[in-house]
Amino acid sequence: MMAESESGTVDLEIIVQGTQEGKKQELRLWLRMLSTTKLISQEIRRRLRNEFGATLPQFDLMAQLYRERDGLRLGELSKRTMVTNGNVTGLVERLETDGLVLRETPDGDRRVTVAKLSKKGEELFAAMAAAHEGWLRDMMGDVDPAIIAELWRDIGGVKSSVNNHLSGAAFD
Amino acid sequence: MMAESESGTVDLEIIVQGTQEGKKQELRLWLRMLSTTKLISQEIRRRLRNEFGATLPQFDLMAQLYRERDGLRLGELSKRTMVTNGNVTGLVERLETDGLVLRETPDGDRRVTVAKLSKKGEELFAAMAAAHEGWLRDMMGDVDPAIIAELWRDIGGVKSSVNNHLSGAAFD
DNA sequence: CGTAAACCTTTGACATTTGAAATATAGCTC
DNA sequence: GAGCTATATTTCAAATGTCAAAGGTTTACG
Repeated sequence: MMAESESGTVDLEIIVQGTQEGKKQELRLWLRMLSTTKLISQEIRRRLRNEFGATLPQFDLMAQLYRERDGLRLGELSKRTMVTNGNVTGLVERLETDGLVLRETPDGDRRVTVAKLSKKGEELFAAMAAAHEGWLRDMMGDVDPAIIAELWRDIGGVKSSVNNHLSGAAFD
Repeated sequence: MMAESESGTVDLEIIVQGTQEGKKQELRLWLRMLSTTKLISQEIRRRLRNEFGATLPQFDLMAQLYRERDGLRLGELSKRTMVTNGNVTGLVERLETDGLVLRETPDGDRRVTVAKLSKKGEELFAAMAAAHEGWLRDMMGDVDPAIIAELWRDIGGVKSSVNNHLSGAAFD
């Protein structure tokens, strides 16, 4: 065990704990990922609310629609936001009430509902997105860019591993 | 049967990014952290429900109480689980109804409510915790232990940075 | 002592979330 | 076309989540 790391330097604390409770490394990492993600989410939620009167799920949903100006079917929205179908229904409903999103049913298939941003929705999202990006740069301001890139790669590895070990049906 | 109502396991970032060089590293990292965390959370939630009939928030709350056998005040529980006070009230209420948690008010300060695990709660949590740890080891099974340790450290750095740039107030 | 400030929890309104069942439509097969 | 199956969305109940305001309880101070 204890494979060689490319960076070569391993923290003493890690080695010590590795001998006694190395099997809890994954749990420890998970707890830290979870708390960090919660922390950032809450900060973003707070700022979205204070500065734009929007919620985080609404922002996430609008982000997808902003990238697909022709709109998206609700099922597709559900997959991209990792939110259940039933949830998407309600989110789009409220966004439509606020005049940010439009719904329409294409002629070809009447089962389908396509959601797209309204003019007002596009304008609001553009402003939110710019601010959002700035908040993240600010929050991660103390982290070395090289570390950020490294984290991005390595978390990608974690994600792949998880995808390969799902109990439910896995894609891709 | 097998009603299909899942949100499906589809990638969220491939859609959202376009290999910007340099400028949006933080945003890119954030999106990957978020989608990975969501993925793992959903898997854990699914297994907790299938194998133990419990929810993830309940598991999180019980985890805190398991570490403090004398119990915790609701406000302290709120901080540790990163959940609002009002939410903790309801969670503890439901857990008490299920006989997993006990509530009591200390003599010294009648403003306070202390929650602690019941015998039944301790036993259930012990079983869940063991399984939970195994799930994580399994899900991260393809990741080099050195990378796991490295991620733990570097995400700690991200967390510190975020904590230093909060608009409101929060701690580690 | 009395009152204001601080503290802890609960409550209430509302949004989000899940999981399952219900609707509705489309496509296929015979 | 009748019947079956697959697809797409909605609906429903219950739980979780936020935030703000309201309730009690201490504590501090004049």
